[in-house]
Amino acid sequence: MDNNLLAELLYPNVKTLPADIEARYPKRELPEGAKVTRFAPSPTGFLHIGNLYGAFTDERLAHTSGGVFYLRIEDTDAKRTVPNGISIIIETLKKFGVNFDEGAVIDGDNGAYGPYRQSERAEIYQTFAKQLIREGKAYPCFCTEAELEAIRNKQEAEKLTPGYYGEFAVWRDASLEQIQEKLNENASFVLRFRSEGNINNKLKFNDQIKGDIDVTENDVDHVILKSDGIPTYHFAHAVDDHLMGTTHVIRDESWLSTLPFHIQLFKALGFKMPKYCHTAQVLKLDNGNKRKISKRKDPEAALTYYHSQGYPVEAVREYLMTLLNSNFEEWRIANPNADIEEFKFTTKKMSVSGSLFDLDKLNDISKNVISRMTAEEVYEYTLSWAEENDAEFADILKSDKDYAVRILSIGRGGKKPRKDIALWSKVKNYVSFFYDNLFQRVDTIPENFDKSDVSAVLSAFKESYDENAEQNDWFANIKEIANNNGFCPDMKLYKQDPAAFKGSVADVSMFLRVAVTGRMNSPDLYEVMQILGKDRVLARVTKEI
RNA sequence: GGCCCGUUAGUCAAGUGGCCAAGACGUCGCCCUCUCACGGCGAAGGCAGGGGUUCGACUCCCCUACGGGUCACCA
Repeated sequence: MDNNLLAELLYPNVKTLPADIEARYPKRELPEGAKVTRFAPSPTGFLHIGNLYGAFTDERLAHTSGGVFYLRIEDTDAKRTVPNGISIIIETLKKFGVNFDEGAVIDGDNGAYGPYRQSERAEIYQTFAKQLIREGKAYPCFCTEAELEAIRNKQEAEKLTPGYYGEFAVWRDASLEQIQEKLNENASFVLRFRSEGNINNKLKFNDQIKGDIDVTENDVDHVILKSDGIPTYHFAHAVDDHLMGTTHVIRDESWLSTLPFHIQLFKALGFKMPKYCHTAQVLKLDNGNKRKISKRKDPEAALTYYHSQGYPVEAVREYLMTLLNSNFEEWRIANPNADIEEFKFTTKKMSVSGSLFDLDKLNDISKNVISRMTAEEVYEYTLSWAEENDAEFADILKSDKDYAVRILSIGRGGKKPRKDIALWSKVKNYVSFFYDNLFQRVDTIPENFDKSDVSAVLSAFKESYDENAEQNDWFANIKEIANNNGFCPDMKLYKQDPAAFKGSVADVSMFLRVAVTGRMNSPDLYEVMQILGKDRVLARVTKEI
């Protein structure tokens, strides 16, 4: 078989040589140890929590080593491409603090190693593919879909491993005449890699996360160029990561199964292999079983879910960091206000097994993140959430910013800040009683209290309320009201003999709290009243409850 | 089914031959306290099972079980 002739027959229009291409991609000039990583999604416009997990790893690895992090768009499958796919990806990642140094941008490229859209690299792939043909490492296959299916069915019936290999690789040893004949018929073909692997051979491979793993050689002649001349993932991966100088390939562990094939490809092409980091997957519990989180079934798989639920992006980021590097949590406790960039990220601390997504944990982290913010920041974030999701509430917030910020300042700052907001979407409920048009009585005073006692307390308060009193004096007044009405003003005393009183100052406070806020629970009542202002306080105390 | 990966409490996990097996979330209790939240203290709860190797195994080896992934002209 004259392989040079075959190569010309198959791809007559490809005139470039591998060396021409190599010349366009000089070695990167980077400091010792710098890592070059990439995020390489299909432009489906959909980002998954798992994508972000990987993107963080890429980003941290590159940026903590003085390297480069770039975006490559894997749009070799037209079916997976949606109109604004690329910009959605870029915008979403940006929102989560993931920024690229290089690569595809919304309307083009930024960087010297492009093009960064695989759909624009056909000539490059074909050049290398043609070279493989010349070297006898690739051959055309004219099987139709139906023929391949027949092979698969046969293998299934005979309980054989499915795939295009051995006796099933029907075009592997076709003669030039057979090929020529098909070509004359204008039959379409794919280009397959001629595997020399043997499944009885095992080899060791070192993964940066998984450590030493055993792999079995691949004996399947996989497709490297589809009938339209566009490469499959595998081939594009080898060519691109070589040319673009990727040093570390971070990808989901589901790629482990095709690793043997990738090893063959790099070798056949004469490329040095990058290091691989196969990351564990984010799982979810389904009927007692763990499974890969799925974008079809699980709304929480989508990054947009967290955005619309009102999680601060910082909380999602921190949560993912705790999943990525287990010691992040301890670092955060020790450095509550440090920038996340200061954390020393390492693949050595990455989990080898998949972890369940834990909403409780996310909520807790979110509360902590928000508790560290200023009232002003909380206001801004809440407002921007409301503007997208609750226009009425947004208007209320905007109507009096100072008032809103005062409300959000309650218990904020200091050593032990309140932590009662986990989601922007919950702020409305948290602050609602401060606004007359949102105010609702959600709790009432328990039946076991005498109504006349309640109204006596309320009217006594109404008559004695001094808006300008200090907190201590204000509370002294409440104690006095308690005392005058048969309620014990001192909690310790009350606990010694509850039966001797109608109740305690806690109950008296509760009457006031229910009257003023409509609830049994609220932040510090004194501060609440200060913010509400005398008129509103007295109006609510006066109202029948 | 073949191949690959994994298995420390409900969850996330530290742990690299000798520890009463960290810590965090969640749960429960107590304290603080005008309620809630915060904070403090404490409790329950774990090395999948079985064989080895070793003076000694969560740590090393083997087997079993279970879980996950993957077997496309999709990535």
